[in-house]
Amino acid sequence: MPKQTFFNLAEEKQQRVIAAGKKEFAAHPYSKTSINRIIEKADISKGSFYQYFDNKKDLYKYIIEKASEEKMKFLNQKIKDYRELTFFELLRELFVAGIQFKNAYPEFSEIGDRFLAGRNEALKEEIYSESKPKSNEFFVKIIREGIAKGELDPDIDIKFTAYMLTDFSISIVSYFFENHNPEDLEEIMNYVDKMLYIMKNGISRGENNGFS
Amino acid sequence: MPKQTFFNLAEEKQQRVIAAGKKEFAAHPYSKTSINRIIEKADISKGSFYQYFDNKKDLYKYIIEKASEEKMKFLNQKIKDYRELTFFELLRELFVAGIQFKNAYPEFSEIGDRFLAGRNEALKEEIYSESKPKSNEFFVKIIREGIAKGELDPDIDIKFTAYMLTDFSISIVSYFFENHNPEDLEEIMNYVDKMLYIMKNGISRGENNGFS
DNA sequence: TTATAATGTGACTAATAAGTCATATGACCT
DNA sequence: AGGTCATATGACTTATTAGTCACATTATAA
Repeated sequence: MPKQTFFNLAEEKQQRVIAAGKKEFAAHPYSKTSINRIIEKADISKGSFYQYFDNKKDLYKYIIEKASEEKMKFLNQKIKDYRELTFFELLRELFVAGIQFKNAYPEFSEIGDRFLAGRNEALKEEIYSESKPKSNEFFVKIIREGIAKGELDPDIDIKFTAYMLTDFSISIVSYFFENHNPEDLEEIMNYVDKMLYIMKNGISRGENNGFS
Repeated sequence: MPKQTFFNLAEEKQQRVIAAGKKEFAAHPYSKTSINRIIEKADISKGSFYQYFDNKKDLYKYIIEKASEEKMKFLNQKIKDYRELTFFELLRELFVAGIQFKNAYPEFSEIGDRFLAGRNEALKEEIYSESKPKSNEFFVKIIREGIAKGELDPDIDIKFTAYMLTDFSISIVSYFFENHNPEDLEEIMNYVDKMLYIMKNGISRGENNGFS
């Protein structure tokens, strides 16, 4: 957590520091980010930085937290009537919203992706344990409900499927941004539906295709 | 590519350098690896290092190449009668072999995972373009054959499915190593089958379950 | 106005990094 | 023995890093 000193600062100055941090953490892997560059960008002195934060990790954790909050806010906004959707409708909304979030908040999104893709397990554990959400648990919840409602195959392994979906929700967005124009909403929908088709029916040839 | 000087060295000395490099690249993200540590571990001087390699990337690329070769060799050994297997049998073999490779060559495996999970697209592109394989293309090939043989749903998007499987082949191994005992072959098979079940049939409740 | 507290500052230290270079060693050939 | 060439060396340079600290400035309160 930033020190009280930081929160006493004028809003504008806080924003300058956060903006500089966001830019830095979005541009480099964590281990290569530099406090020197951040203070230069934010136009504050080295001494000030250490009066606001314990160290680099302190700022990083704060920004990750903000990114996570922002994404939650965004998703809640996009997916209002969540209880009324079927599992696959909800999944579809989540993927689409994920792509839109990346468009709307590219820096936060990049930071989040870097964090999740990172292999510093100790750091991840530390940050996870201080904030609750874990998209994994969210998927576990909606899968349970999907099974209860009879929409999902009760034979699937819930924890594993949740892991798979978490992984996918990142992977599909990356795939899209690598291979297609992220502005094109129609194309987004097209790909999300392809992905849902596979999640729903699998890839085996069977007589199970054709029902939405 | 290492310089000729390196290949002129006694085999034992080459191995010492490679071993030190493997250890370093397995232990840290690329940007944090240190030539200083490598030469210390390998017990060679700084000057010698630069007589063997242009720079850190030169050694890194060489080691990535070796890891990739080693994995290919391993897979070819494990999966001999590849043409005679059905698509899902082959997929199963690939996942199991992937987990076994991680057990047998933990350092190479770690380096490979770090490389694939890395977000340095320029570096990846550079290394990819110099070696052909790309597991992605392999999946495209076996998916095409699976469709041709009538085993796979011809309506799936081939490129996207290949991307999905590539992603999965990494993800499932990570999941396994995070959550289970990687020595336990029975448990491995159990999880691989769960994953295949989902890939095959999807997660939707339907009348399509129950046939292997 | 004066005293106290909060905030700001950047030169400095101690590590560490990548890369260079003049010099040294030793093997092989004439 | 003398000469040539590949290999080996580590001190040195330049750049960058995280973090500290004595001091300066500004704001608040008495």
